[in-house]
Amino acid sequence: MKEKGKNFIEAIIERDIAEGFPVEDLRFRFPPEPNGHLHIGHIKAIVLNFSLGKKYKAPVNLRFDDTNPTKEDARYLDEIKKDIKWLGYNWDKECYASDYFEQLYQWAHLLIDKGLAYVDSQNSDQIAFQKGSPSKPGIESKDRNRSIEENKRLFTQMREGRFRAGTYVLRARLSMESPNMLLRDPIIYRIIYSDHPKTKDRWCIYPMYDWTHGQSDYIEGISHSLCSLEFMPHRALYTIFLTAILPQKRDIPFQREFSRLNVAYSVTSKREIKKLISLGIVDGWDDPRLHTICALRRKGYTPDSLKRFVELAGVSKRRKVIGLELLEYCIREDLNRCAQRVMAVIRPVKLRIVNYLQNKKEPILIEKNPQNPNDGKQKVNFSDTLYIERTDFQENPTANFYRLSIGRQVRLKGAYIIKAESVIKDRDGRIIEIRCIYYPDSKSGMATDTSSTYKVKATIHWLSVDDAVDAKVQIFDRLLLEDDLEKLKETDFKKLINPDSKKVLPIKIEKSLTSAVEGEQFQFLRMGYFTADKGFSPRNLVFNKTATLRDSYKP
RNA sequence: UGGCCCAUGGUGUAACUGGCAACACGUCUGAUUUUGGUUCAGAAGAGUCUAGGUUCGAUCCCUAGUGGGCCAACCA
Repeated sequence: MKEKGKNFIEAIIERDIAEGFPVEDLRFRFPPEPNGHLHIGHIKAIVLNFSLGKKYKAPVNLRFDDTNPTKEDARYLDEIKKDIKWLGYNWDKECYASDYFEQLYQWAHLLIDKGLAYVDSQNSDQIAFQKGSPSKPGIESKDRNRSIEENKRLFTQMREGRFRAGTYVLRARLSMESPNMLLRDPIIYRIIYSDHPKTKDRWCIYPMYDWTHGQSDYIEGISHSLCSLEFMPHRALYTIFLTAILPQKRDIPFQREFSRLNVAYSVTSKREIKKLISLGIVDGWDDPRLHTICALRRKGYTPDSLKRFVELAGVSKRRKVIGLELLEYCIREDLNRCAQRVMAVIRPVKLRIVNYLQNKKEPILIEKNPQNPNDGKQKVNFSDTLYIERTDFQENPTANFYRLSIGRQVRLKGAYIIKAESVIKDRDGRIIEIRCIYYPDSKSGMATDTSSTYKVKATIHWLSVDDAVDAKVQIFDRLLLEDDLEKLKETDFKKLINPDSKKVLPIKIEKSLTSAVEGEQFQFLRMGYFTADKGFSPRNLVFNKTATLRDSYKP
């Protein structure tokens, strides 16, 4: 059978293998910078690398790209590891670019020896100015032809901490005319006096990304270095540096780029997320309106649903935005399979059954999950006074509405068929109680063939008032009004925030739900999937809405 | 005015070394259903950015154009 859906990265690897690359030498890595939490875009890179690892039985390293101590923080290290583990992946080695600082430093000396690097004493503005523009060649630095001896002396002194930050940088001596701006003598070392999470104060010069990544891949024996499209222009540097420092051209890993996952109405830039947090627009990195891994987890997305999403989204080099529907589909698919059904009423209105015995409690059995009959049934008490959804009753029903209304009947899930007779309203005309009668012979599961007699078009869920417990539900909507964050200037930032992105509603839940635990997931019958929020306890009954059910009812 | 990358139904991806476009989501029917859910059956919807070229034949190869993206941080 022809293998379908193979993405272009896999195709490249297959081709390499076919051309003689030993399968056992395959090795991948996921290289996050510890400067924030992982988000949905990273999931793509994680899944891509780890599933390649799984497919070819190749190790996958976790490597922290920790070359900039001013932006990074040790606390993100654990968060990142936690998120990857939560997704269900185990890395082979836990590596740090900082482990290679000494080697990188030695290689830099080698580069100087080869006349391919020099110490520049100009400031950042001068260097930037001299770069020119894509269509205009740059100007060579006055220090470009410094002697090798002097370069080595200065570079050594940089490392020894003899200079203030910003006074010197080490630059690769490549080409000031290259159409690839990155090749116009890129800076590869800068002076930073800032404690590093791992190396503390041992270093005051730090290598730049381009001087670090390829070499790190090489040290770890990575065969295929996968990164997102924006690194494409860096590929030239990746190869140039590696060929410059290595004795022979064998075993050089290579970089391949794929398009990052852009999700509609989603903020994934760490900078923007930090801004949202500092402005108080969201509550933190795990605010369920965000698409960080911790936020998705808190909202109730499962690892399987997320992996499936990435898988369905595919891998390509096109820069496109994928809609939220697919994500929703994936979580519904997963939760439909495993979430227990419970009855909860989000917008309660009282319903009284006038011909049902007062104070009577009648146990009713309801399937925990119709997808898995083996899960068994749960017991709920039926009585004469219930809560139902306000939206399940219409005084003047529209044509396509077939739930409850005066003179009409519906089935109460798992119990009896009722007929609405009248409503009681408050002074403002708002319905406070719906009065019904029930048909004793219509009980769910009864042998009597009453279904045709009563002609019911809908089944609604309910909760006995006496058994209902007050709880809260948090309902989220898209955070952004505008799909394209880039379109708006900073000053307009607040204008693109959806003011109704979060609603907290008081709801009624079954008593049994009070013993749920944080992260436990349910289907509130007919209402959607909900997840017990972090900090959930009998004294803090808060659920997050994970996803809505599909609904073909169009009001 | 430079270089590189991309261009397929509404959306995201497929189509082996060229053989008249497939899958998923979404949409719409119908059946089943004690969730307007699930499941099942089916439908609509693109002639592959444009113009040339090569070829018996092009989504695929070539050229030019158009549109979009990336690159000029002591960020990664």
